[in-house]
Amino acid sequence: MSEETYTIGEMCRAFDVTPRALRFYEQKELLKPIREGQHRHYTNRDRARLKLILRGKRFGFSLAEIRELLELYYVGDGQKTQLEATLDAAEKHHVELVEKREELTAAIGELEEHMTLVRRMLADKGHRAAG
Amino acid sequence: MSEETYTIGEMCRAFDVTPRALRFYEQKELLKPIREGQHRHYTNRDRARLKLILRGKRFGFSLAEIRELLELYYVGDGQKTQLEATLDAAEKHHVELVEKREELTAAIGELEEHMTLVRRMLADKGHRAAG
DNA sequence: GTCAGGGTTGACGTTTACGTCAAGCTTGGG
DNA sequence: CCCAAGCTTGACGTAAACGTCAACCCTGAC
Repeated sequence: MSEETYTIGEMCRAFDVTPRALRFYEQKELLKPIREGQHRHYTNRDRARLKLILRGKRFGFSLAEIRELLELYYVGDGQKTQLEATLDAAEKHHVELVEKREELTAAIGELEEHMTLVRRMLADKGHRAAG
Repeated sequence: MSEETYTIGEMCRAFDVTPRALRFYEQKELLKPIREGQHRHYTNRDRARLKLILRGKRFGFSLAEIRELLELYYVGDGQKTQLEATLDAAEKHHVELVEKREELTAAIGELEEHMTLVRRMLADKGHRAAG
């Protein structure tokens, strides 16, 4: 089921990234494609991770931070202590993300205010031109 | 009223940035403090812009992008064509921010799902240990 | 057989966003 | 007078995240 793999070229086309970037992420231990001789075979797990990587980048996280975030999604051997540690870290990250969203909401609000102001200025000009 | 200015050191303490960063932002035309001889005097306008700069950075925008964003908040001479252009750009940016917030919401949702999963795994372990 | 179309590993180059000196001015305090 | 504190302008250094070669291997098509 989850047996399908993808070449580096397929991954690049699917996610609009360069081979260099994928190899770089691998070197930074963000991806671990299967090796068949020299060649790489990316699994669905790699696809999922890459999605998270690219999303993380859009939110301004460094690759080092993203690497930690990816670990939140890895339950490892499922040991209790490990799960608890994961959950702990996940909660911290959750708080971070929620705060970020609040700040983003504030920014959106300010921009809307400003746009309203500019619209009023434009309307004003219209009246005076018509008057 | 809006006459108060601040030295570079005061700015640094207030916003937790280095002098180097402020000079760098000035070089990139993100800030334009008043010059008295050699020395810089930051106005309240500079403070407002710096807030936006730092916020933009937290959201992963480059300084070049932030510079454009700052221009959205500058109404210039208030010419109709200029105001319309500003409004146009502001609307585009607004869409961008809203999309970003939606993506962030999705990310938060996924993280919450994962946390629920991990919690269930932990609860499971508890039951088996107790059983 | 050779040739284009993939893939591979180095290894050096580049951009962004500053850090980190060096060398110098100026101003209040003792 | 001298000094520390704070400011200034260069100018070189650096970390992150790749870009961009070069040089090589493999495979299927003609």
